[in-house]
Amino acid sequence: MREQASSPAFRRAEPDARRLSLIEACARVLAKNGPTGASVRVIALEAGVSAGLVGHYFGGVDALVAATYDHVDAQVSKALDNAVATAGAVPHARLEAFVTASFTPPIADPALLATWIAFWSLVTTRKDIARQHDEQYAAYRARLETLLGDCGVPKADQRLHAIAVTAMVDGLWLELCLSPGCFSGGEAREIARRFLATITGR
Amino acid sequence: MREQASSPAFRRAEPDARRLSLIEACARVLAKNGPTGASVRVIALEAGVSAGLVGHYFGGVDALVAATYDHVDAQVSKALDNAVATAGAVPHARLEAFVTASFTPPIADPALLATWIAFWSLVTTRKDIARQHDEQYAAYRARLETLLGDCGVPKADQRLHAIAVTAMVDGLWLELCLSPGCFSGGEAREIARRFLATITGR
DNA sequence: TTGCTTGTTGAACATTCGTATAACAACGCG
DNA sequence: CGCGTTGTTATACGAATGTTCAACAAGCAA
Repeated sequence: MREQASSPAFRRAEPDARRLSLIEACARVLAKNGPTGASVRVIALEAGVSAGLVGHYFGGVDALVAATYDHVDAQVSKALDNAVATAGAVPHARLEAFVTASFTPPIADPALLATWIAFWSLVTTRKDIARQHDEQYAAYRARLETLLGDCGVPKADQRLHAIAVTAMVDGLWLELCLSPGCFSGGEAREIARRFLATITGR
Repeated sequence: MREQASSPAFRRAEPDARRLSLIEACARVLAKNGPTGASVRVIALEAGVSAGLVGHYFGGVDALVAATYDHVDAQVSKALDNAVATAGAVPHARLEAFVTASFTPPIADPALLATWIAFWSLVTTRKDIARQHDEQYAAYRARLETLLGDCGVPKADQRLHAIAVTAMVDGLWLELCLSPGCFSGGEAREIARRFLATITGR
């Protein structure tokens, strides 16, 4: 009765693949247990690896959370790009698609909010994470400014209008995720559409 | 050499007063260390009492955080009331004061955001806290609907407009606290004023 | 097959966590 | 003044935390 020679105790993975699986596990744990329950061991268990690997690839939970935020943010950006591309060539339709996509799955998802909250909770404490937040939000606003410009919004007005639209989207998205029963994604889209109309002059 | 008879090792306090001091200590610790660093011991140390008292008056950190949110939310409501009262009797001025007060101290304060984030992080996990969140946000929107009605907004439009204004205020306030360098409180007020103008028809 | 590289494990470490509980002492009351 | 109530402390406890590191083994190269 010998051990099966073809049942390795663990699999080696490419560094990037392992990193990704840990990031995805972190996102799942954050969504399920909240920031408090996202410990190194629980995340590692969720990923099916030992706890030491988190320290090996990241070096701390904070760095893993930051990487998770970065990854999820990239996914959101991709979804927004798809929405814009699907909208066609008319500038107003592209802008509207970019904005209203935030209120449709997979972006309007309480599970995503958990990652955002965990990340926000680190902004005040850690300076490098505050910088990361500034950069990623600046990138979002920059894309919005371009879309606004394509709709004829004067250069001088783009910055403040981009800030306004971003705030509106964030506020609606936040509340939509925190208490889904208060209003619907469709109502959020309607609100956003009306607001965009007042900016682009219909 | 005897001990001074007039130096008690600790003071007894009225239950409500002790509760309040723990709540305020909790808010300070949340602002300083973030949700992760807000343990029973640290909060008790900040309040100048022993750790056991937190369990005695609340029963868990979660309940203390919920109580802290409730207390801070009440303070914010009071500040908003003051702003409205100071604005006089003209409905449009009252509405504008209510909205723009969120971008002025003491409401626009990163320290407050820490309490909000800690509370949000519990909404997904705990049902009773989700209910508390729904109630307090509903109260905010209800006040807004009244102010909108006083400005001539038709009853049928009040709900959606209140949701929109709330989202705009939350988004601006959130970003203002997260990265204060991106835009100023004055710019936030300007954005809010313009948005209110489009709703109330100038 | 043999050897080497290195991703991976598992255990040990010192802290810190939340909670429960017995002993203490402040303060009002008689 | 002494007594009793009870707010408060201090301690102890088990569980869970982050981190470290030596030993192991998977998979590639020769």
